[in-house]
Amino acid sequence: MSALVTILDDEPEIRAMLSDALTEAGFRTMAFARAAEFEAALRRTTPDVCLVDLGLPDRDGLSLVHRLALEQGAKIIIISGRAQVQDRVTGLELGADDYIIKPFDPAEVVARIRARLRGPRPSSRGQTARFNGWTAHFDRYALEDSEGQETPFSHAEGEVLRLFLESPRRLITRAHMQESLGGGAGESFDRAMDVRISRLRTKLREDPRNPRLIKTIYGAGYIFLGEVAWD
Amino acid sequence: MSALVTILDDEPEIRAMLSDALTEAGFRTMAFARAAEFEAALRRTTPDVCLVDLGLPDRDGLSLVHRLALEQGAKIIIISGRAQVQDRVTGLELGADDYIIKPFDPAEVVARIRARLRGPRPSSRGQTARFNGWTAHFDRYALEDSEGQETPFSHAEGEVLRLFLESPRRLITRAHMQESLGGGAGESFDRAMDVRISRLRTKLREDPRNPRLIKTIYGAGYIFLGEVAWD
DNA sequence: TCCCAATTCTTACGAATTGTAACGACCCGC
DNA sequence: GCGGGTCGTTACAATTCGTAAGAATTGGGA
Repeated sequence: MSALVTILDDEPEIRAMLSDALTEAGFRTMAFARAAEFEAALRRTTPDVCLVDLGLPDRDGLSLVHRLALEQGAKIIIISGRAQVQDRVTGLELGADDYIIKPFDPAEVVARIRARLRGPRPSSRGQTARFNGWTAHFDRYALEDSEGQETPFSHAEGEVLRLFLESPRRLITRAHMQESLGGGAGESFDRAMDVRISRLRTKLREDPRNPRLIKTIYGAGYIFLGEVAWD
Repeated sequence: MSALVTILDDEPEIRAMLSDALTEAGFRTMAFARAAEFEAALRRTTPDVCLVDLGLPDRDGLSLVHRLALEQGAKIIIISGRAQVQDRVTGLELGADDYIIKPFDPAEVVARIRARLRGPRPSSRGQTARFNGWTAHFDRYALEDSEGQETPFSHAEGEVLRLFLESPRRLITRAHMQESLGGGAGESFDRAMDVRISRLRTKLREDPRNPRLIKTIYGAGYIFLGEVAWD
C-alpha cells in the first residue's frame, strides 16, 4: 500500500500543485484548507507524512505541529513562507522532521517525503558490481567468476578493487591510491600497494605477461579496463 | 554518550564554524578536509551523522553519499553550494537524509541534525528477530533454525547477537562493542570479545573458513551481513 | 639494437591481529 | 557440596597484510 500524505494549506493552488505532484509520484493524498478539517480527519485516519503550512487562518501552525509530533507517529514536514532561520529552528525543535520554504519545487517536496519515509536505512541489497564475466560481492567479500565459482578476497584487496570499479578506464595514480586507501605518508607504502594489486591480480586470474583488466602505466599508476555495472 | 557527527568540507572556515556550533550544542565532532581522510577514519569509527560537502577536490561527493547510504547506518546530510532543485533531488534520492544549502546558519544545521537523530525510534522493540532463515528469541534465549530446531544461547552471546541485529550491514568497531557491552576498560577484554563471537559463530553454524553472517574486518571490527526483521 | 637505471612484480618472511580449544573461576539449583 | 552451565583468561594456531629483497619489466639514450 502506498503511503498516505496529508496536505494542509489554505491556498487552493498550492493544494492542487502538491496533490498532483504527490499522486503522480505514487502517494495517496488528502488535502485540507483549514486545521479544523485536518484534525477531524486525523481521528479517522493515520497519515504517514503530514505537510503543514504554518500560515493558517484558523489555528497557530506551530502549536499544531507540536501536538502532531507528540501524538502522531507521522513524519511532519512544514511548508512555510516564513524564511527566517529562527522560524526554521523552532519549527524543527518543536518536532517537525523537515522544513521547506515557499516557493518550492514539487519535485523537491517529493524527494524530501521519500527521504522521510525511508526512515531506518534500508538493509540494502549487498553491493555488487559486474565486470567482464566477474561479479564482485562487496557484501560477502567474494569474487564470483562466470561459472559461479567464488573466491574470497580480503578487506585490503576489496579496497583496491572498489577503487578500480568506481573509476573504470581512468588513470589512477599511486598518489591517489595512497590517499584513498588511507596509506599514510609512508614512503614505502607504494610497495605495499604493489603487493595488494599483485594479490588482486592473482585472484582475477590475470596473465602476468598480459594483464587484461588491471593495466600498469609505467611511472604513473594503474588503469582498470573493463565494463563495470553496479547494482 | 553524545552523538558523533563528522564534518567533511574542504573549506577550513566552514569546518571551524560547524565544529564550534556542534560542540557547543553537545555533539562530539570529527572534521575532515578530504574524502580520503574521511573514508580512512570510517574504518575505525561509526558516526551517527555525516555532514558532507559536495564540492570536494578529491572525490565525487554524490558517489560518496551513495556509498555511505548503502554501507553506513549513519544519517547523511549534504551541505552544498549547488542550489539547483535538481541537485537537491538527486542528492536526496541517492540516500541523503537532508540537504542544506550554503550559506547556512549553524543553528539550523544543529536543529536539522537533532531532527535526524530524533528520527526513527530504534527498531529493537520486539523480542524476536528473523534473519537469513534464523529466528532469535531474546525472551527465551534461543536461536531457532529454519526447521524449527532451537539452540539456547547465553546472555553474553545474546548481547553480541543483539548488537549485530540492531545494526546489520554496518561496521561495528571493537571499541564500539566494548562500549556497548559494558566491557570495562579491561585490557584483555577484546580477547573475550573474540571468544564471544567465536561461540556465537559456532551456534550460527558458520563455516570458519568462510563466514557468511559475521564478517571480520581485519584491524577494524566486525560486520553483520543479513536481512534482519524485528517483530 | 643494446645497455642501464628506474620502476614494478613477486615471493618470502614476520609483526600484528584474530580464531578457538582448553582450563578454571564463578554462579546457581538441588 | 555436587553437577551443570556460563564466561573470562590463557595459550597457541591461523590469518592478514606490510616490508624486504631479488627478479622482471620498461623506456630512454648510446
